[in-house]
Amino acid sequence: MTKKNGFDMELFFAALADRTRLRLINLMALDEICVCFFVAVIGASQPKISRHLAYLRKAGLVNARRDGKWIHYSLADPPNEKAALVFREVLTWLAEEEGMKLDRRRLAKVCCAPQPQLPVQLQGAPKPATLAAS
Amino acid sequence: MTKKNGFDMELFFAALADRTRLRLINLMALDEICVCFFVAVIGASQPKISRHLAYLRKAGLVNARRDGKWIHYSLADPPNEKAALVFREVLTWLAEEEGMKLDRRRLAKVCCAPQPQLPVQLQGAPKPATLAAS
DNA sequence: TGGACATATTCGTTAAGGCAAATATGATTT
DNA sequence: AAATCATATTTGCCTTAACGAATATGTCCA
Repeated sequence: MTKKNGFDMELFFAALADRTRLRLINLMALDEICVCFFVAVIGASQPKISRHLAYLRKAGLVNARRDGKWIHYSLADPPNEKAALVFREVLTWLAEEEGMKLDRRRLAKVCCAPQPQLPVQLQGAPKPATLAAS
Repeated sequence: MTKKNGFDMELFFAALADRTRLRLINLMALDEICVCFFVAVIGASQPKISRHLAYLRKAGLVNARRDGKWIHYSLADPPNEKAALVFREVLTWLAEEEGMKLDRRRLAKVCCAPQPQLPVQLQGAPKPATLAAS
């Protein structure tokens, strides 16, 4: 996560150089998100999601917060001021990309559906605060 | 360089995820630069520099211009507006990093030295316009 | 035309990182 | 304590991309 002087730029950009990780970052842009929602929205295996979250942790781009059985991930601001600037630009970039918008809609859909209609693995899962309709 | 829709974000960030390539980008920030100066300033082998320049070309981040025996590289603006914004932020980030400042000083030194003091391989090489003191 | 020079590409090897499948950990529930 | 659930890590395989060394290409000059 860090290097001799201050900040590992290469690791920072490497963390951004993967579609799955960009999708994860995009989904966290507005709120912290529970891992099970990443799995549901992105449609990849749980270990795959977990591995990519581990990479983002290593790069210092996300924080993890345990909440009982669940773990919520949120974006961290990079400790380097310029990195934080770039990171914010990247977020607005993602926000306008079509595939990313689709992911956000999928997340909203899954979060606003009434409990009984949710896939079994998501019933009882803690929804992101900004989307917790039911 | 491109993808189905418009722009390959992963390739863009992968191109930035390497120290040598960041150093090349930094050296081109102010002016187009001839390959031989990259080799002299960075101190890596010519094939290594050439390989990394090829990667930057593939990612659409640089243009190459032939000039007799020499080839000058310059930064391209990415065709995607948001990518261009991020790219400019990255350039200002590089400009304040210590290692990158050192490279710029090395470039200036090599360009301002009188011809006879230059290493043999650089005598006669076309200097970047903004630094062409002699 | 035949060097000599600047740059690019190829080859063989090695390390990093992607994936799926299997397994481990940590927390909750019964 | 055992079963269950959410998440993380390990393993083995494959691809990408790093490197140095060698070689190819393209341009100029004699």
